[in-house]
Parts: sequence; structure tokens; C-alpha cells
Amino acid sequence: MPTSTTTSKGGRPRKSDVEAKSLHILETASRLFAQQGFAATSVEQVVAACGVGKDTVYRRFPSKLALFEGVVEHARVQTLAHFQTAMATQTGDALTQLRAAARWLLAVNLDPTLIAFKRIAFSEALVVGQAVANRTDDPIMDRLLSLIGDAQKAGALARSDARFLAAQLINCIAVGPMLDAMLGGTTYASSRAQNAYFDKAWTLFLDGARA
Amino acid sequence: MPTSTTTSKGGRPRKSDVEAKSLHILETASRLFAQQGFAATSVEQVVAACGVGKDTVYRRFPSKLALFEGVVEHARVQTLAHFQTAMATQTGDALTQLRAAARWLLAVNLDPTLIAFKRIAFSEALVVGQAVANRTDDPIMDRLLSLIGDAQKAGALARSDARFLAAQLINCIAVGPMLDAMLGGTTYASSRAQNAYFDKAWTLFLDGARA
DNA sequence: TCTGGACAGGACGGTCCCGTCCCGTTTATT
DNA sequence: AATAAACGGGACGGGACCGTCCTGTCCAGA
Repeated sequence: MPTSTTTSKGGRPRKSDVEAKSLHILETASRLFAQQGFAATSVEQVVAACGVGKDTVYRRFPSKLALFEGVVEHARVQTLAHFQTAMATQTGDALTQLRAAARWLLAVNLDPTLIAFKRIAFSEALVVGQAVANRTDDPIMDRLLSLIGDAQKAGALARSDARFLAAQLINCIAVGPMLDAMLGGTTYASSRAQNAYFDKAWTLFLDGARA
Repeated sequence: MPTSTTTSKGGRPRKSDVEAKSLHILETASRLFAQQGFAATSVEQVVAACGVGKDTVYRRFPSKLALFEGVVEHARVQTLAHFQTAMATQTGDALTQLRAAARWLLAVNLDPTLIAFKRIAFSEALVVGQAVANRTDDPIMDRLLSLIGDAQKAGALARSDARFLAAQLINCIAVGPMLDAMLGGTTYASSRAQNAYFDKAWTLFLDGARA
């Protein structure tokens, strides 16, 4: 049975299986890190949950920190792809697209896994943070800035500092609910509550930022 | 030399010294927790930095977690007192006072110690968080709600949900810079930058929230 | 004066965890 | 068929740390 995609007891795997196993490790580690945090999750737990030997993890990731960085990078790439596809189908003027981007930001900032990683990023910023924080190449921010610039040119937004407006947009729309959820609140769990909040917050932001 | 307020080698202390020592432990632990986080700070470090025996800590706080909770409670009481005195000297109409409260919120949210504790609160929300998060008896929020209510009655603010407005005020004014600082940013370190940011953010909020 | 309580310093047991190493097994590659 | 690589399982060393216990010391209160 040479085509064993399932986990066998041992033996040299095919290359596709090697990659699949890396992905499996990343996803399992992601779940555990998200549930328990970085320090509270032991490599042994990951290994056991994967049904995998310790060497198999340490061959791919030279340390626990490297494993975590791999998990974060994986999540980042996925989130980015999600954003790209969500925005690709958007049409309309800049303000409409900005609204859609803001709505997406709220939704993604309420995603439990992202919240968990933000939590770890904040908490372990002294240790782990650089893996999550302060990515200078941030296509999402670039897109926001671009949309804000277009909206300003169209006269739909006041011509204040675009970077400031983007930061305020994120703060007004997405950050508050995220922190609430991060600290255990369930205020915005339902889709209805999310929509209601978004409408109010967007209106507030727009009234303040309108030209 | 019976009046030794300094640290002596041993001996039964006077009651005032007992309390002073508790305070010293709390402040030293506060500094270390803030610098290094909860998990990364060992009781031995606190003990060594205090010049104190382990028993002396464990007699006051039955566990490391209890010590941390004591530190947080101490900080909370101090912050609250600071807020009360800062607001006691305020005069003027509700909107002016609300502005002062917001300005205070920004300053206190950029205080390194508070940032450090918020960081720990986020990080260890699964373990420690209840000590920091979700205090229902929050006089600061009460004051904000009261001021917003007054401003609405005076026609200076739109009559939307006061709790929503308060949350947005906090998000727009204080939370963004705090998160930035928490992740290592130094954007708002100088007092000038802080003032400039505050003016812009307050204006944006007010334009959105005005009646 | 006398005694008990608080103290500093430090040793200790128990626990947990990271990262390395080894072993027998299985299979892709040559 | 021979080789080498990857694997699961598990033991192991090294180290960190929590919380307890002990010892000698010294002073506040009775």
C-alpha cells in the first residue's frame, strides 16, 4: 500500500506527505496556541495532538518560538488572501469600498483565532511579539490608505492626514469589539449585533470624517 | 537603635513597618511584573529585589497569583484616586469636563505601567485576567456616562446610546495609542505628539457625535 | 525580663518543560 | 537490492520555578 495518505507508523514519506504533515502540525499548533497561549502550550502537547514524534516537529522548526512564528505567518497569509478575495468582488466608489473594507475588518477582528493571536501578541510582546506586531509591509493598510485617498479626491472625506483617518477608522470600527471579545465579552457574537454595531460606528466615523 | 525604618537583618518589626514592607513588596512586584510579565517573573526575583525572605512574601500572599492580584488591586486603587483628584478640580459645562476626562484617559492609557498591566491582562486573561478585566463597578465609566448624559441634555451631543458613545470615545481617543505603545510603538511618547493627537481625535469624535 | 512572632537566608522536593538523542521501522530513491 | 531518509515513541539531561520547611536572629508586647 504505497499510497498511504493516512498516518502510518513510520517509514520515509512521499514529498507531498511531508508538506501535508507540516500543514497538519501548523494547524494543530495554531489551535493549541490559540486556546492556551504560548507559554501554556507545551511542545509535547502539540506533538501528542498531532500523533507525531518530537523530532518531526523539531526537524521543521528549530525551536518552539520558530514553530509559533510559523503559525503566525501561516495565519497572516491566510488572512491576507481572504482580504484580497473579499475586496476583489467589490465595486462602487471609493467610499463604498472603504465601507466594505471596514465591515470586513470588523468581522475579521471578531474571529476567535485572530483574537487569540492578538492576545498572544500583546501578552508576549516582550518575547514573541515581533512575530506578529509591526509588519511594515501591510497590504491591508495600503489598501485603506489608497481608498481614503480616492475618497478625499472625490470630495467624500475631509483632507486630513490619511494615515490618521485609517487609524481612527480601525479604532472606531474594529478595535473596541475586538478588545471586548478578547476580555471575554460576548456582546458582538451574533451577526445581528455585529451589523447593528457596525452601522452605528460607521455613521459616527463618517460624520466626523466627512468633508 | 529601636527606630530602624531601614531593612534590618531580622527581628520582630513594628506594625507600621509590617505595612510598609507590604507596600514595598507590592511596588517591587509591580515593577517586575510590568517589566517582564507574569509568567516571566519569578517569586525569587521579587524576593531578591526586595531584600526579603520568601516567607515574608508568602505570609502575605498565599500564592504568586495572589501576589499579582494584590499588585493589580493596588494599581487600580491608585489610578482611581488619580482620576478623582484630576476631575475634582474641573469646572465648566459637561462637554468641557468630558473633554478633560478624555484627555486624562489618553494620558493614563499611555502610562507604561498601566500598559504593562493591560498587556498582562490580555495575555493571561485565561489565567489571571479576572483580576484585571471586567470590573463592573467602574467609577470612571460611570462618570463618563454621567457627563455624556448631561451633554446630551444640554444639546451638545446627539441623543444616541450613551454607553455606545462612551465606548467610542474611549476607542477613538485612548485605545489606539495604547495598543500602539503596547506593541512597541513610540509614536505618542512626547507630550507634543500626545497633544496633537488628542486634538485631532477629539475633533473627529465630536464632529461625529455632535447633536 | 521573658516569650512568641516575624524576619532573612537558604536548602529542598516536586513538577514541568525544552531540546537532544537513540532505536526500530518503513519506504522513496538509486 | 542496497541505501539513506524520515518517522513514532520514548528516555534523558539540564534547568527553571513554586511553595514548604528549617535555622538562627532579633525585637515588640506582656
